[in-house]
Amino acid sequence: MPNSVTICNKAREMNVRVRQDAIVRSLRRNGTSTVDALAEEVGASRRTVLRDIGALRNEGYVIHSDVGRGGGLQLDPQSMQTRAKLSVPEVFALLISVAAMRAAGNLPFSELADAGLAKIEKALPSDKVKDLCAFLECLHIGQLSPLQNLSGMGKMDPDLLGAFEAAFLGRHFIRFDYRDAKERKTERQVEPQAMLILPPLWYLVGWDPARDDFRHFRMDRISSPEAVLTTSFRRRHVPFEDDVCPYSELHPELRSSHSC
Amino acid sequence: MPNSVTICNKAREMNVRVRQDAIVRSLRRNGTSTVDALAEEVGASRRTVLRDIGALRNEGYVIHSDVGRGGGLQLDPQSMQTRAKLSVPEVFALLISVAAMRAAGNLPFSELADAGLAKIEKALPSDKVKDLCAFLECLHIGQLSPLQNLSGMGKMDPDLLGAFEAAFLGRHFIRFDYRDAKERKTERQVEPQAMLILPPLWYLVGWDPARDDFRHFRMDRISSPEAVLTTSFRRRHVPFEDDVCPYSELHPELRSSHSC
DNA sequence: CAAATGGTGACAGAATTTGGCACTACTTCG
DNA sequence: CGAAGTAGTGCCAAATTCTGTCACCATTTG
Repeated sequence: MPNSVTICNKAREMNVRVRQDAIVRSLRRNGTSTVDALAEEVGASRRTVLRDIGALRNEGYVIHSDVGRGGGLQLDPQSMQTRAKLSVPEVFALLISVAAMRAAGNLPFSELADAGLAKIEKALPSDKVKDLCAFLECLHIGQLSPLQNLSGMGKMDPDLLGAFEAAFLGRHFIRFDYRDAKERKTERQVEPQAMLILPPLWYLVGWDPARDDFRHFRMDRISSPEAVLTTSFRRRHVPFEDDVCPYSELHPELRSSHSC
Repeated sequence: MPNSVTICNKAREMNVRVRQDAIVRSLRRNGTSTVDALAEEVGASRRTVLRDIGALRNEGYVIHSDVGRGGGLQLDPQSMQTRAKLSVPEVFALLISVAAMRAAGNLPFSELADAGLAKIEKALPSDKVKDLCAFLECLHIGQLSPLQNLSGMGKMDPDLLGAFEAAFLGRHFIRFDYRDAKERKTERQVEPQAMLILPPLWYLVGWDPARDDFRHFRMDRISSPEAVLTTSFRRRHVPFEDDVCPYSELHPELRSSHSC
């Protein structure tokens, strides 16, 4: 009771966070406002509002102020921010999505999207950032060929991303059922070495120990994926064609935004 | 000084937030840990750590616990979350990016990406959500034709998104320089009515008052865009082809996730 | 100059957080 | 079974932080 109820009450009543949000909303709505007007609106003292303004500025909000008669506070609309809590798989999904679209060549506003993603990355715990880098190293992008069958990509198994993450990062095998172009079904167990995007088709490049060679698997033909613990896993040099390059090379800014 | 210094000190020293982050990091690193070990590590009392654990659970972290000898706390790795502060244009860019990729048909993990976006949307101030809905209403997606020239899309003007947002939401004209297929340059001033994606090409559909008709503009041929105040703006029914449908119709879940 | 406005410093009282203690419930080990 | 180790709860006083009040400064406008 004391834990949960305290927190609930806090959220309902006049929390610091709630008050600051109210200030931001008011500034957004009215365009410009004075400290005293804000104080009355949120039901706090002038001093407290000024303290909150300072805190908001520290958090990155850009609040212009004019002193003197006719002056007031004004929130820069571009500095409006939102706090979102994302799980790690969601971040991975967003990152891969944007990467894939850049690969397909039709990504406008990519600078903004990347800026957003970089912020999300920075908010990740540092160990997860390392994982993310390792994952991006495995992501390779090929050239879009106009001659390809563009409608051929089906739906992927929703469990695939989780299995990938576990397999790539934890150096596990990945086991799955595969349905090839001739509808033959086999069960595979490979070491995942890279992810390859040849728009609009996605492939898993894996080392198949049973066949002692690399194999490409179209992701939409994979079902029931599963990460399997292994001890013998090692990174191998994947022999890509000349027109395929790693995503991290195409867009180095993602890697330079953090330490690894 | 008191404002900024107080806040800085708080961030440096043992804030509630800092302590809870430390707990999460420790659990993540050690895999499993007891309350007492955590208390010693973060320099707080056992009681406080337990309160923090409760708060973290309230925030959505999944923390398993085993009682009895050999028990302890364990953080579910899938529940790791990141707090990112995104500006509104960044959210727009991410949303449009994912929308476009779904349109192109090669979006794996779209459920996860959407879940992430929905969370971001929920964190937006409510007035911005309304704007976002209005914007998505204007976004239309066409069928990908294999016969199209797929390498034709150039780079868009980075100011375009900002001008769009202002124009769509504030019901402004949008003014820009346009370079048509025959390299003729004209200056246009239109009421933006829709955004159309025929992968990989993007178009602005505008009502041109000077010509009293709709016009399509390829976005990569627009330069120096600018929102211009107007009083006569009104929404018009854009006569799309049969194979074009609004994005909000294709993916209604984005709209049902909030109130508007 | 007077009025209006943003901004700072200091301090006492209000509110919240923290620590300590006693206690319960459960599990494992001997 | 009993002892020990563990998560979890309730309560209260102490510590800490937040808030309001007041005095004051700097700048701009009329």
